[in-house]
Amino acid sequence: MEDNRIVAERKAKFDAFSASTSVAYPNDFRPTHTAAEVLEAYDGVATAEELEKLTDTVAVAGRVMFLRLFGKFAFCKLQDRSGQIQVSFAIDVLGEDGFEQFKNLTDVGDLIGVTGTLTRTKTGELTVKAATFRMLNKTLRPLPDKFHGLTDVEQRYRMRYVDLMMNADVRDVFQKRAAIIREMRDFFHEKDFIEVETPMLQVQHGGAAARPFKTHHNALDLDLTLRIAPELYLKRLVVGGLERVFEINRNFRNEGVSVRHNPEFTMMEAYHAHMDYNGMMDFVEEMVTRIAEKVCGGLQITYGEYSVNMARPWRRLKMRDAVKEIGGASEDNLKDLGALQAFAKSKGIKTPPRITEDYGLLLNTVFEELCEDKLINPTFITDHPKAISPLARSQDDTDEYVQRAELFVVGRELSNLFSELNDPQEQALRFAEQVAQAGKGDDEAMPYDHDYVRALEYGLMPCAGVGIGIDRLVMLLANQPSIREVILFPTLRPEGGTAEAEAEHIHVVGE
RNA sequence: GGGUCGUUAGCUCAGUGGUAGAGCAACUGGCUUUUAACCAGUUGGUCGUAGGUUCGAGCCCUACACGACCCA
Repeated sequence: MEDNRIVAERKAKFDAFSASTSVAYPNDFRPTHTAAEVLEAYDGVATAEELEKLTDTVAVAGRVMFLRLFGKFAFCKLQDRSGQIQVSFAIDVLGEDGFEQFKNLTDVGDLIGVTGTLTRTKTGELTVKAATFRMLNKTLRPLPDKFHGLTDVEQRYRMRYVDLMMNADVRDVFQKRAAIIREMRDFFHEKDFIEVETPMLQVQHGGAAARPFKTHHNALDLDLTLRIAPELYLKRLVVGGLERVFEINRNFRNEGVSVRHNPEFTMMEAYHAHMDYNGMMDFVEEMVTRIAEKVCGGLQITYGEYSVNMARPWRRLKMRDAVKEIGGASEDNLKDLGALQAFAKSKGIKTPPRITEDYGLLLNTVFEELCEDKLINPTFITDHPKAISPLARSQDDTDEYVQRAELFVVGRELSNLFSELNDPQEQALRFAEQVAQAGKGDDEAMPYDHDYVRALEYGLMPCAGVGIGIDRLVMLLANQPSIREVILFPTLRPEGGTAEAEAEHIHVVGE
């Protein structure tokens, strides 16, 4: 990989170029237009004659994506952040020396700057007629196949820079991702929220059911975990009087990787005082439909094999009712733990004893097994069992279910929202229950957070909270099948193997 | 964690136990309007890694590495 012949040839070309100039890596060329701006500015000028009469000069810069050399003439395509623009090089414009210099020096993949006037080719393509050109970076590596590009998935993720320069659809996905996050921020600001950042390094993880990463602070000699959720900190802020807060940031969960799971992923969480889970469902509908409309241009979207109607209102279905309507259970099947166990068994659902023996945990598992993947159009599943929701407010009329809703689209969980539990004594009992669950072998159970209970004792304004997985939202709206397609640098094992990478690791002296 | 598939030139890929190939890219020459430009010629290989079977392995076997997909 390091010294193949093509790289060696390019290095030799660079050396020759470097010897011919005082500054091999100049930074004084300033484009006046992006490729897209040139195309837009002269869109209305139809003919080469009209363009050449204008005598306008533009300066553009970018990467040479292809090069077609003739004896005394050449075309190339420059790619910048906005797209591509064609440039022509003619011996009667650049002069014999200038043209020879361009021809001998320039390779596909190089970064160059060009100034010139405009014309159209005989097929009508707007083209910059180069009067001058500058080599901005004489590059050392060749680009992949100009037609097939870079398709190997592993290489695309490892060398995302090459993926981005070669694949316009990949650039589009990340443009969309940025647009989605921008729209979301705008929406929150419009609703009078403030954006905050809470700790990623935590002494005690909490706020979700997941295994954390462990790390260590040397100077403090302190074991820390990377956060699995910001929830408990954000609600402390609501206690402090920041009544509408949101955070868009990374969470880390030490779990398997799959097309829907990356160890680090981006989560939006928001808390809104004086709102319950019904109001929060409205809020999420409004936010997501607005983003979808802006980014997809409409509410009828395509995801893989599915056609999804994102138009409001979205269906709201209690979890028990979903298990009946979609899972085929009768009221009788749900009447008590024994009946539910029999029903689960009849559907071939096997669970560990910890779950089998708890009505709420079992109901949730039955729902996941029988219903989740059937929920294609956006659907809120509501009124979850208390056992799986240790931070949520109970229903006012029953202690068994909580005020919670999960949003499913194309069979996947996209969002989770709650009326927040603000009874400190009840929260203390729920934490104690989590500790008991951990004792029974639930390695995703939350630890007891004494400071959080103390904060609740100061008073959490009645509020609702919501989380939306940004990566999954981008997958949906950009129609991408894998989370790795919407994360610029997904987590991968190191090239050459884990052991080799560790052997090469340089340890800092003096710690 | 289990299963299936993949890893061959810079890139995209063929190669069915018997001399490692093609297209693109690169190099040399030609060409002033190309759109995967074209024409002629040339070059380029640790066949993922390490073992094994065999007279002979890119191909068969074992282990390992990395990845993709499916399952848990």
